[in-house]
Amino acid sequence: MKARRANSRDRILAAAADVAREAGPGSLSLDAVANRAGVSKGGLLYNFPTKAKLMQGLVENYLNEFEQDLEARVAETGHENALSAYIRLSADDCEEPQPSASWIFSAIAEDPDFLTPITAFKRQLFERLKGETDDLGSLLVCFLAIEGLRSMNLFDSDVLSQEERKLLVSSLLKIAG
Amino acid sequence: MKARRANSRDRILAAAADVAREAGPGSLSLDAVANRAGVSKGGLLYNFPTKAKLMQGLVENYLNEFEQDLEARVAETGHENALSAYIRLSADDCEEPQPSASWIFSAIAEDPDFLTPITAFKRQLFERLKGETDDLGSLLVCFLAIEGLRSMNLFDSDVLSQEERKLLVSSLLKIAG
DNA sequence: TTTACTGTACCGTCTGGACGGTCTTGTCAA
DNA sequence: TTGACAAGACCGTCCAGACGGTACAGTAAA
Repeated sequence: MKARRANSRDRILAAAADVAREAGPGSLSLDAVANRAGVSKGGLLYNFPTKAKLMQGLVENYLNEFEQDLEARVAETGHENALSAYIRLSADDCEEPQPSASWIFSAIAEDPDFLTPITAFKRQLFERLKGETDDLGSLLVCFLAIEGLRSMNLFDSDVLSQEERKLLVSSLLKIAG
Repeated sequence: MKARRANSRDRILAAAADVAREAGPGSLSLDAVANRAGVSKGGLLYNFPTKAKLMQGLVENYLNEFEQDLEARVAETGHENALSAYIRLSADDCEEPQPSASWIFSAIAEDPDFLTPITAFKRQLFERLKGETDDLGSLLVCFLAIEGLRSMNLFDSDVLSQEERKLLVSSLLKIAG
């Protein structure tokens, strides 16, 4: 049926993220992903000729979604500055129970260079925020604190309680102005 | 009682960190570590019976060194608060050219639970800092920003320039008081 | 003798990837 | 409307190699 074949690609990407989250980043094998996606290994290799291409797909997908989410936030709170939108978006992301991006570790293990586009994206975001403020020090503090929050979420480390996270976010929003 | 040749254990640990940094966290195999340490595979397995034990050794070693460094900082700038010492220590750590801890990714791939002691350590550190201030909001901002700085260093992502890092640190020290 | 290794040989498992085959869909001339 | 046929999407099997780990005999210092 057409329904099954509709978009294997997206299902595979989602399956890969699921496997990495549930079985651990070290268990992200092509077989596991194919099984999870309800696709044969051949079908998986058809969509992503190598494991590296699959990782690349995950990175690109991640960055695209992030950009869309951020743009949506900025649009919906138009009068605010982009930094506040970024803070709120990150806070909401980190409120979700699942880390959702632990496939990044698999990608790094495959090849550390997969981080390059992510780094570039962050630099770009930082430059953009820089253009919106004249207080670089405060921006740096906020930007890095958000980075810290995201990294804790990525590592799934519950160092902070929910109240502490809320206090952090409100403090950051105050600094961001 | 220690080895006839100076401390194989430490050499193995250092070799593992080197391999992870230079060949990538995905290439951290027992053979590679043994070669790098100038030790046979048998010798490696003698010191660390399984790969998991090796990872555990890396984590423990890392945490011990971190604690020692932090204590030294606190002692040497006794009148300051511990948060400032932590900020300065982290700033210096991140000034070094090499990420130095990318073996963490290998450990996560092996088993995500290796993060547990690190998380616990950080929580402990956070609690300690909490006891030294009455402004929890500012502490959270500083603590998380440092976390962000450390994560960027870990990911070897050069999002910030050196001047930006310096400005960040001075801003944090101002907030920390 | 004991401790702390070295060195070699080996095993079972898993992995990414290549391959050839199969089913489905779209196109288009008759 | 039909039949032929090409292209696309996917399946199942197989394999070389790498990996973690074991076993064991040997060795050199304390």
